[in-house]
Amino acid sequence: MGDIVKDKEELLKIKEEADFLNNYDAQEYEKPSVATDIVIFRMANSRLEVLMIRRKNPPYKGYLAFPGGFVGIDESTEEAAYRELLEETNVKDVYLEQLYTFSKPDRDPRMRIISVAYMALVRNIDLNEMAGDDAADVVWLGVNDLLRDLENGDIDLAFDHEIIFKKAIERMRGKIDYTDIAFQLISDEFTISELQRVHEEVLNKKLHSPNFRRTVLPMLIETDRYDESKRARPAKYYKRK
Amino acid sequence: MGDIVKDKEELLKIKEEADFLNNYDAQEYEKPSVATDIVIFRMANSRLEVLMIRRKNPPYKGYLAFPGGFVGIDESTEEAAYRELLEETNVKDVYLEQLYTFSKPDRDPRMRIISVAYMALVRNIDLNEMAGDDAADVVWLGVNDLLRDLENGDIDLAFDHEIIFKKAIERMRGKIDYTDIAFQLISDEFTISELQRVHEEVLNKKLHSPNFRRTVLPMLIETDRYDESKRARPAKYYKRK
DNA sequence: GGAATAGTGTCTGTTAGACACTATCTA
DNA sequence: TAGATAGTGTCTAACAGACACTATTCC
Repeated sequence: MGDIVKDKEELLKIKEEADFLNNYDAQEYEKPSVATDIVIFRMANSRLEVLMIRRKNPPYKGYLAFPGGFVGIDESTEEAAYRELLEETNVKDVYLEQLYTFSKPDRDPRMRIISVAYMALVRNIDLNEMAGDDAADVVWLGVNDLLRDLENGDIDLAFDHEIIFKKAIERMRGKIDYTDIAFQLISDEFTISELQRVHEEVLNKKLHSPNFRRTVLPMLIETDRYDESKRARPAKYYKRK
Repeated sequence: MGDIVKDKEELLKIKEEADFLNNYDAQEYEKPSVATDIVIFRMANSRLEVLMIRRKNPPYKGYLAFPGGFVGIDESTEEAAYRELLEETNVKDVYLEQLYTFSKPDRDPRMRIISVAYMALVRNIDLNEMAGDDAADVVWLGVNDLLRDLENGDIDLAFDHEIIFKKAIERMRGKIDYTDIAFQLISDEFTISELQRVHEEVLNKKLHSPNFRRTVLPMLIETDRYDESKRARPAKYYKRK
């Protein structure tokens, strides 16, 4: 750790190389392509789900991959991700967050592609059947099922998408306690149990409801509506403060 | 929030555009250039400092910028950042962390450049005069001085580098309490006051030393060495556990 | 001794986890 | 009535901030 480069020859070589790259006219040299991949989450079927696409062509034909596409010359990566999201889910105004940029030269066997990965959180209620009905290859997977299958080696994802997925999960788990991302996955009005389900799915563990209630209550406002599913005592609906 | 696209015409147009971008042969179309910018921190002169370069050429001639360079066609962005770091500081085996990718089409007035920003933490003891002595345009700025000047509008950085800097600060502040980044800025053996200075500089606030001591002590091992600066009671040197 | 920095011990208010209990609905 | 989910109250252990105090050095 912290070794100083002592070999002057080596250093000079490095410097020359660097100066060359810094001063060249970038237009003249070969460039990597830039794409985005997007990890889209929703809450549905009382679990956290992620959208994936079964690939119809090589490479990784038949494997699952996150939706993605190239970044146009006049758009930001955010715009490209947003475009992709609109195409797959048909939903606007969703939570979109940059995750990480993946750049290993051999990550795509076809050519050099640098991918800027994003994560999106959509409300299931905003999704309709239009999205994906021309694409039988679109799948919503249970996040914790997928995590288990990856852990057991029962499934492989295309490209480096397993690493992208792990980054997304890590980000979700890291932020759910002290940001408002949980609210991005449910309706404007919700019961505390619904909110708790989101946390439980993200963290993949059961929470004690009295304690959960106590910690989230300061961020909520009561409504005068009650749940009407008629299964047991009706839960009150709340809104974000 | 959460509006569903109702205009079918609009949707079709979006789909066509997306399919086009997804299916084209990327090699045939114009691509953005990809570069890295790197925010290098050190502890020196009992403050946290950041390395910047005074630009000798337009655009932003005379402005301060972070060192950076293009990503080669056969290297990852990490490798490019590492190369840049080696060129500027002459130090190997440092802490290097990806920050964020900046991609607004007009962020560089010359051409379309997407920048993958990195943050590096180096030990001042590993730096020698060789780095930068052919470059009078290399400056080590006090981080909190720079933050103040930016806040007051007394200084402008080149390109979008103010945003890059803010990202780096945010990351440092967010991680210093629960990761080991503070140790990356000081020697293997250090006094608790030294460690405390790092925290104080990153957070830009004074900490109470008895409480600080208590919280870091479980992560440390005593050595049998003492500080010899002869200013007051000698402090014990510690190592990371 | 006084100034300066290192280091110890203690009090207090906040918070998270565990858990016992009550409330209100369906069937 | 039992079963299920909603919701309340309380105990405790861990922890962070504040602070009073002691220890060791230089001048």
